[in-house]
Amino acid sequence: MAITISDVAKAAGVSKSTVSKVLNGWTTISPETTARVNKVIQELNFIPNARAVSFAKRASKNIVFLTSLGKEEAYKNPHMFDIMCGVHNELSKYNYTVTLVDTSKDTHPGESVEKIISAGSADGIIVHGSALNEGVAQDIVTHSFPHVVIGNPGFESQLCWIDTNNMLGGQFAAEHLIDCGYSNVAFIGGKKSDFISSQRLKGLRQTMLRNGKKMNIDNIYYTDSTIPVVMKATEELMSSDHAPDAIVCENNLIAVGVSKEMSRLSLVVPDDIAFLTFDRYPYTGVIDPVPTIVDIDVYDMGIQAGNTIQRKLENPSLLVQSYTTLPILIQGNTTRNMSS
Amino acid sequence: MAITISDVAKAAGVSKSTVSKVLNGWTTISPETTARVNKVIQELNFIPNARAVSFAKRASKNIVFLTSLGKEEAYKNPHMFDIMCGVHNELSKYNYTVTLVDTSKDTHPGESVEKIISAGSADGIIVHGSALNEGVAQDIVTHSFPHVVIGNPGFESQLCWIDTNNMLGGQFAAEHLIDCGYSNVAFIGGKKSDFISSQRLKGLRQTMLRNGKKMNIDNIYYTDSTIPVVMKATEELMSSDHAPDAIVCENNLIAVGVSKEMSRLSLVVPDDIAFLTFDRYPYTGVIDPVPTIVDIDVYDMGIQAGNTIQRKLENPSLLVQSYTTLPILIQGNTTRNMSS
DNA sequence: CTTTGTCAGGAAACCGCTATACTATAATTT
DNA sequence: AAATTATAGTATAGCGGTTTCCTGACAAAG
Repeated sequence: MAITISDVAKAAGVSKSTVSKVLNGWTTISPETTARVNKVIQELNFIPNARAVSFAKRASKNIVFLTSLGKEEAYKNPHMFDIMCGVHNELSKYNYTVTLVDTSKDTHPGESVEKIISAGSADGIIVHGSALNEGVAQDIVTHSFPHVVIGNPGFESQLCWIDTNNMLGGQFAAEHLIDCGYSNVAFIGGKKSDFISSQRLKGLRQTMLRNGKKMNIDNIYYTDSTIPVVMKATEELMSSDHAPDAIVCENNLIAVGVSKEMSRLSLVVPDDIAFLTFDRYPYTGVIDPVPTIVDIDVYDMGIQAGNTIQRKLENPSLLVQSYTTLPILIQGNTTRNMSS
Repeated sequence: MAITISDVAKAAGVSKSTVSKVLNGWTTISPETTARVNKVIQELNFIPNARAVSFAKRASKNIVFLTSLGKEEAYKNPHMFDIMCGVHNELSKYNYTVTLVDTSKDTHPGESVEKIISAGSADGIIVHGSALNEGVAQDIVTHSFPHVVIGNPGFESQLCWIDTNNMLGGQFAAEHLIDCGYSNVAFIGGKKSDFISSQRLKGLRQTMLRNGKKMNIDNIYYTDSTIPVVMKATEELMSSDHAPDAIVCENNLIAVGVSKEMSRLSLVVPDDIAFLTFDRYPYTGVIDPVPTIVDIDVYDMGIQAGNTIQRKLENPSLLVQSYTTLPILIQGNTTRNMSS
């Protein structure tokens, strides 16, 4: 049925070995023979059987992207898809294939990282932070399986991860606001316990303090990230005697609420009050005016993750270390523009 | 190194064949032997080498999800990820693995559907409409490769596709508005040439007409889907002598613009004016008031696609046909609520 | 003129599992 | 009791490449 390496060998008058060597770029085959074999390959339109190749080479040339893939995941985790695109685009450059896996106990009881590793269905794994737990970490570490975790695991482990430096993000926010002449900065966050949130606040506070602009403890708010609640909180904040001249929103949804409240209170942004937000979700473009944001290039994080694992695979003795990437401040119209 | 089927056979005192048969649920092995072999499998924690299995079985148990995966794809195509989740979740139930592929000429020059098929790296393919072109269609048809396209291809082909019935969506919109007592309905769409857009309008117009409420041709607008432009158009529309009492927005971004203009004009929704929109993008929740929408369950479309291809694979003689799924009207606060 | 070395290519084992064909024993049937 | 038919399991030939080891031809060196 399908054409095989033997057909090519026969047609080119050489052995299977020779064809294989040509296919794999061996240098022990003369240019003439190589050309002849390649010509036959072209003519017969031969494409090696991928299953046979990965079997013989004992490598799948495949990377698993482990994540949660529930219904409306795009709404719950707006960054996931962009990360995935980055991972895929980087890995496909090196001829790796990427397959999706969801090991959440409820939806996919049979799956486990252990199984993926033992079955040899992948050469490495990229784990989205939302899919990481002690079990997964355990499996990866005990098999010392090539991996990259996207997002700081948050617990002690020998895992290799990459994440954005959220504290630095907080610092960038503070520096920008100071540069723009704001001095009384408030912070509205979602959950206090959230690691990302606390890091952002930490960077913000430290930097403000270092610049002699200590944040008022009453200007640090935590709310549900729902629009009405945020609006209420914003109103409270603005009518207090310690009303800020700038608000740092820990996430986009909070920024939407703040933005709405500003127009409800008829406050002029960025003159009466400024605000900025972290992250860029699909609906950020809907906020009016366009907000200044401390953005995370999540696509690039995907690229980095892909690249890291590829390097590790190419050179197994390579010691890969966890690291953080830099957030980027993108000037919008909700903080004064210093260049103008 | 890794433990193989021979190790299991030896430990259980049977032949490799027997182990293989136990593994594959043959009924020709006695319950006792089966139990003994399974016990050994447990004890040795044996997991069959996936590469060897797919090689021997001449099947990859893998489905390719073909799509575009550029940077910020999540913004350009908010539905993609949910579709993918549906596809994955359905297929993994049947032990298929799904791998991502992007064959766009610019980013992945080497890839082609032809290659995927000939290399046998997948047993079937699910093509997202945005990744479909004549070349892809050609490859699939000439190899009569198991496939499902998500979205009507729009050109003549023997492809099997599934899509939402957008005309029916238009009909649902019309029926809802009529039920709610609106009679002068306007439509704001993005590109006139867009197939989806035109189908929605068609369903809307026909249904209005059938109910004796012919739409005014001047109330059919096409704009760029950017907020300021939509706001301008809305203002124009509302100040004309044929001002509507309800506006149907062809997409979410247009709804955002319409919504903003309504509050700018201090019009009370849904009493002075109603509007509804098609689709539900991640930022739909940000629109205030919560809009009535004609939704497409894209996750379910993914499920359907996965299920369809699985059935085809399980029973190759099965003749699968293209079909459409039903949109769902979800009542929001931008049209009068008939139940209250 | 032998010895050694290099280069191009071939033979064959092997990767780990599946599946067909076959055998040996037990259970029916005639 | 002999013949037929199930039943339970085994032997083995692949699946389609890769890779190690080997051979033969020719060139360079001694």
